Amino acid sequence: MRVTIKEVAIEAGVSLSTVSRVLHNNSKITEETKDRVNKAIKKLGYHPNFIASSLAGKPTKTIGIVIPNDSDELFKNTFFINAMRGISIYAQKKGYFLMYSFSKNDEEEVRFIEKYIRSGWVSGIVLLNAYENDKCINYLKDNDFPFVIIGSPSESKDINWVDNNNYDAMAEVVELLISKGKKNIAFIGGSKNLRVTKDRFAGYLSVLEKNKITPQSGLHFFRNSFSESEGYNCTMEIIYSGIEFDSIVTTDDLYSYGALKALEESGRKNIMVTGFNNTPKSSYINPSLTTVEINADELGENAARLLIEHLENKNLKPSGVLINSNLIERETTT
Amino acid sequence: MRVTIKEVAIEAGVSLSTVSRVLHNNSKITEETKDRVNKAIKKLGYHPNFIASSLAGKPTKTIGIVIPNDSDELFKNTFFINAMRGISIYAQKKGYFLMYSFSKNDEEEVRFIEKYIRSGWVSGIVLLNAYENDKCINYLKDNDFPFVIIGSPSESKDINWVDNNNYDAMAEVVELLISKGKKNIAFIGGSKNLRVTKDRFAGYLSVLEKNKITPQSGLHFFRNSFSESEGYNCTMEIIYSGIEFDSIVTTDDLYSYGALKALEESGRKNIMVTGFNNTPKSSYINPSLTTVEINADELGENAARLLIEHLENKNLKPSGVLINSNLIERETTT
DNA sequence: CTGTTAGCGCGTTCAA
DNA sequence: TTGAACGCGCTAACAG
Repeated sequence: MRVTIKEVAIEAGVSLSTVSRVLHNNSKITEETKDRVNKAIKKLGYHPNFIASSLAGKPTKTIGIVIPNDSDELFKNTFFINAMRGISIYAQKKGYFLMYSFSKNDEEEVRFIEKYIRSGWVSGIVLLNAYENDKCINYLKDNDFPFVIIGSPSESKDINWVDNNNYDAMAEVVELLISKGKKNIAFIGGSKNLRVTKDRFAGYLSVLEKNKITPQSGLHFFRNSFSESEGYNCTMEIIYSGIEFDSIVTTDDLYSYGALKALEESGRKNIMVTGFNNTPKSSYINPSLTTVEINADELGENAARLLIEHLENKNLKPSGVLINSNLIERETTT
Repeated sequence: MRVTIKEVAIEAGVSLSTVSRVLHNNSKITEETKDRVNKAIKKLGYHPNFIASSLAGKPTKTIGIVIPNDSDELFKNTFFINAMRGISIYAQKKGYFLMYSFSKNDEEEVRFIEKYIRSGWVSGIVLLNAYENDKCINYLKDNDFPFVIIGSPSESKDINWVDNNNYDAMAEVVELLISKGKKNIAFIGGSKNLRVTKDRFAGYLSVLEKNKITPQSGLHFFRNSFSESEGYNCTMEIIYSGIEFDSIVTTDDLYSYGALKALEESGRKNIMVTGFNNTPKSSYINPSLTTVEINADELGENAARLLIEHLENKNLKPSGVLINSNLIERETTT
């Protein structure tokens, strides 16, 4: 049987509550009795039982992480494991436990959240959503349960979120191209409904404007899925259209791989290409791809920070955090 | 406030214990009262409180996963995230919760295990060890706490483990080379103290023997660290030694990358090379690398199965499970 | 400053 | 077959 607070009390010759007080250094206690209690704790090797502590009203100090089981995303990059590690770095420092669950789809995702909440285990939740998932957010808001989302919520007010600074990141990419003398820059992105696409496109436009370059809608592509073939098709479209272009930025490395393929097949030279996400492949291909590194670690760490801060200070207002990413220059922009 | 068992009891007009019995369909209960209770549960939207349930003596149905924060390993492949997903697939099916923690080093690893056990949260632990970590194993055994290890424990008896079938995997690789007419096959592996190295080397030897090929110790290399440069150095050594060789097998893709580099620099042609672990780079390089895919998902799933089976049946004997891997043939063996 | 006491929500005796 | 009562280990009033 494990050592309980009671045995410590007896050993130290004090009452249960005194021991509890020493444990939480709540009210003032004589140094002397505090010493006696601490000695007893050491001697008996006492460790508090979190379960009992939680039952008695203390927060569980446990955070649940909900991961979408989108295999594509999962295999292609190390985003999730890095985000999870980021979360763990902050949470463990603060003495929090972490729970996780993979969910096959939206529905299951909500079910797990429900289970986390209902069971009483967790006191806060981190949503690790690649895209939007309003079902989860709504459920959490309806239940007034503390949570933070990594990614771009469609409605960012009244919720805690952490996201990349997509606007600035794309602006930096475009500025690089312009500094290299490029002017006719094509843009290939995901669905315009995604906030991440909107933000990156806005960053793109802002730099064009700053440099007095008129955006040409014929060079703008928004696709509903992320794939090499979409990138290939878009690039071919540009080429066939005859619109002049000297470079291509995309919101995902996958598009860029397709674009590079199209450029090679059609014999187009000197077209600079950039990607996004720094997928493993980007550094191995030839030419290697200039892309943007998402700081998943930092995203996770800040998500944990935000959540825990709100857990420990209930009347904090929800807030959002933008994390900067790193532009990685490689051969496709030389 | 959440709905408690008490409110259900009142609603159904029965006692607390009756509700509890219905929940666990323990002893016999009249269909009629069972119905009444179930209706009350539905009506009130009752969900059991796991915390209270655990305090009262039920198992927590929670598994702790300890992940080494070896950044090298973490970044280079998707092993961990896949193993974690594998674990989740089985555990979630069985209604278990999962906790995880990253640890910087052995010492911290033991500390987390200690915390998991002492806090009372978890009822079993999965060790996700890249290599051996006897400290953790010893601690767990000393405390007689249920656990399973993914990887190769140095002492496999009396503990639950899940590992790749390294012997067979390497045998398959060597057989492939022999089927391609290769005879003088070099072996580059990690430390001979590692069981994984021993097993793979044994698989290698077995096939040579089967094919009446005399192993040449001049072609066998065991290095203490996994890196491209080690692979490069070993290969150069072979070349300088003048010993005839027509192919190289390694126990890690990293060695193979170094080997390929050495072969190219020294202008050696027609040397087949194979790796291990199917790192992302292996499919992108030119020529692409023939390697062995570790089924991390399956490792995780079986680890969870083993642990949960032992959790639910205390007098089960510890056992080990070997998971088969897949040989991926690519250009370096054509 | 410290002890006493009453729960937290549930499982499990022991009687009935 | 069901109910009453106690306890799991701890926290938080309320006294003193």
